Amino acid sequence: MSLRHALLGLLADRTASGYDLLKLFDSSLANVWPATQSQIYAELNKLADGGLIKVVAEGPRGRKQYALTEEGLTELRRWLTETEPQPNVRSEVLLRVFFLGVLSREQSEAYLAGLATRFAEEENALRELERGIEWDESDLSLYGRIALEYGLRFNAMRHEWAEWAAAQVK
Amino acid sequence: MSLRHALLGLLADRTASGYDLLKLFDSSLANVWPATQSQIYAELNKLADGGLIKVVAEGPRGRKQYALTEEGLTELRRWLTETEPQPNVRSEVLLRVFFLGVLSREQSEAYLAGLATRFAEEENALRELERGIEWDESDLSLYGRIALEYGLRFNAMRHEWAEWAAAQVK
DNA sequence: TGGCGACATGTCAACATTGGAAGGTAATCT
DNA sequence: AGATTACCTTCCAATGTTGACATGTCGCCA
Repeated sequence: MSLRHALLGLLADRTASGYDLLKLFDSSLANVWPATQSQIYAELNKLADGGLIKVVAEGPRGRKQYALTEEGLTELRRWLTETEPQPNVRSEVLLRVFFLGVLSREQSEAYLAGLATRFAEEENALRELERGIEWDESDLSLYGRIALEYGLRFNAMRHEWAEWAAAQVK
Repeated sequence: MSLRHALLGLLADRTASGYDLLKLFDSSLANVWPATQSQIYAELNKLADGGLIKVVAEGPRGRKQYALTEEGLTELRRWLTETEPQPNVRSEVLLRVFFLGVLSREQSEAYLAGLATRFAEEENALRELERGIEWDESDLSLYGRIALEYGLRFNAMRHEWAEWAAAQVK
C-alpha cells in the first residue's frame, strides 16, 4: 500500500491538514497516485494511531495539522531504500489494443490514430502545467521536475508509438 | 471493470476454459492486465449468468469450455468503440521519485541509476519474450506485436529518462 | 498399482479504492 | 444580516484485487 507512504512523503516536506493533503493529491500527485478524500482521512488516522505522524496544531473548523514523527521519517526512508517498487502493470489502453482484432481494419486504424492525438494533447497539457508551476531550488522542485519530464517523455513515446501502430495496421 | 472485457476479448479469439484463460492471463496479459484465478472463475460465472458467454462443452474434471455469445461480442465492440479508456495513472516508481528529497544526493543518484539498470533488464526480458513467441498472420499476432512494441519503447524511454535523471541529481 | 504432477473449479477473509452522503464551522461578499 | 463559498472531517456501501485454502479428477510413469 503506497498511499500511506505518499502521505508520509508529503508531510516530510511540510506540515499539513487532511484538507491540505487532499488538495496536494489533486494537484501534484493527480497523475502519479490519485486518492480520494475518504482514503486520505482514514489513512491519516491510522498513521496517527501508529505514531508515524502526529497532530501538531488544531485550527478552526476542527482542522488538525499533522507533522511527520521521527518514526515516520524512518519508515519513509526504509520504504524508499529497502523495498522494491512493484512494477506498474495495468494499462487499459494496451488491453484494448490487444483486442482490436474484433473491429475492422479501418476502425482499428482510426482508433490508434485517435490515441495518437490524445497522447499529443496530454503532452501539451503537461507543458501547460509545467509553465504554471513556480519552480524553486527545493528538493521537491528538483524531483517534481524530474517526474514531470518523465510524463513528457512518456507521452511523446506513446504518441510516436500510436502513429507507428496505425501505420502497421494499414 | 476491465477484467470482464479482457475475458471477452480472449474468448473472441477462441473458446477456452477458466483454466485455459488463467494461463493466457499469466502469459500474454501478465504485463497488461494481471488477474488471479479467484477473479477469473468468479467473473466467468457472472458473464455466463449475464449471457455474454456460454458453456459450449464440458470436459473431464469438470472442465467447462466457454464461448462468446452474440451479446458478448456486441458488448466487447461497444466497450472498444464507445467507452473511453481511463488513463493509466498510478506509478509507484514515480511516486518514489517524488520523495527522493528525504535521501541524500548520493543515495538518490544511486537509486535512479538502479532504476536505469532495471529498465534495461526489462527491455531485454521483453526481447527474450518476443523471440519465444511464434508469430503468425492472425489479428492477435498483429496486435500482440503492437502491444509488445509498446513495451519495448516504454522501457527504452524509461531507461534513458532514469539515466538523465541521475545526471540531473548529480 | 501407487504416487505425482497437471488439470480444474470453487470459496473465503482481508485489504484497496471509489463515490457519495452527512454534518458542521469560518470567512467573505452584497 | 443573510447568503454563499470555502474549509474540514467522519462514515458508509459497493466494488475490485489479492492470496490462500479446499477439493477433487485425470494421465503418466516407475
